[in-house]
Amino acid sequence: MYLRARSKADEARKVPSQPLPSRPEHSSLAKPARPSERAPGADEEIDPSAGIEGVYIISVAARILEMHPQTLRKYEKLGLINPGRTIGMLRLYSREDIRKVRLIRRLSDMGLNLAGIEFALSTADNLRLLNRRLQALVEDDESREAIESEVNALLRSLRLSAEY
Amino acid sequence: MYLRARSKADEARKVPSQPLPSRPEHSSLAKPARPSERAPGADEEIDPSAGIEGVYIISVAARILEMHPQTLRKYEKLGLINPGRTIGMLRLYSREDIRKVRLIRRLSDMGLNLAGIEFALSTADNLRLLNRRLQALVEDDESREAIESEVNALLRSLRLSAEY
DNA sequence: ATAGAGTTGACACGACTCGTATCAAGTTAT
DNA sequence: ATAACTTGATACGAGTCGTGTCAACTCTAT
Repeated sequence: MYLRARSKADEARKVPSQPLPSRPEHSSLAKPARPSERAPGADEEIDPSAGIEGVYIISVAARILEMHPQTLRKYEKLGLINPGRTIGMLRLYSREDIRKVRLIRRLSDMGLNLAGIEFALSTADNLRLLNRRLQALVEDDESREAIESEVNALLRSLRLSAEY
Repeated sequence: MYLRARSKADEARKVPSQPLPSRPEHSSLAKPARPSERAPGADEEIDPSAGIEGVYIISVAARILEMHPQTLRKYEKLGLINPGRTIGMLRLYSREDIRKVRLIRRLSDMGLNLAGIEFALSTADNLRLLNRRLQALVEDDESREAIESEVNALLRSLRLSAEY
């Protein structure tokens, strides 16, 4: 289990190693959001009605994603993901975090190294922003729909849409 | 001289190693476009009036770009660039080829591996295409200019514009 | 035609990247 | 208390990529 292998490069990368919240020595004991170790059938939709999204500790997230926990920690250290934390500094992965990791893995499978993945994620964000800006620019509703459609087509062609 | 060092990954890359035109054994002797070894002051504009663009053999291109010739050959093998050829199979680098290599190097300096660079180049192409499609969609001239401006801003923010 | 400079693709090496394994120390649940 | 987990740090192996070298070939100049 846990098979993969890829690449990256620093040098000109701005803030590659982000400061990563230091763990409080002898943490203030407390349980903020008990993850309660819920490991569903490896991956399913949950309570689509309410806004109650699942939140997982790293071992569960790693099992869902079939990835090594250490890999998830590295992704965070490099700023690719930013899961929440309990007061005890345990990482908490939301469904969106999980989705983002899936996108990262898809890009990794395409051969991109982590710098390239950072670039791609930024591209996706910027394209979504572009769409919003263009929507604000154009009056005609039909044109707006067409624009949205074009941008989405581009996102799809770059394999940056859907799951994420 | 010739300092650099970066990364890549195949696996899921489609046609990473393109067939690369096989050299004709004992080539049909001929001189199609004599490059004439013109090595200007390392880099300048030439004859902007006519469409006469400079064309360089690999040693000259490498000197202009301050890169190892072998690196240029690898870029071609991986499909990142596609310089012309003499009948004798010598590579001929146009000004546009040179510009493209400069963009590749800029992306490489950002830490992207070659798969990521391929992704980025494709992104740039697709964004230019998107702009053209959107231009065709919108009637209002003012909106069209605004759209072009937005797309160009995105290209710049991704460091995919200008020089290339 | 013949010599010499420059080209071709192929291969190998070293520096770097990145997923994984392991560790001591700290946290949490039973 | 104690067992099972987490934390970050470190190390290793496999892969990437720029560079160096090679024999064979092309081109220019004599």
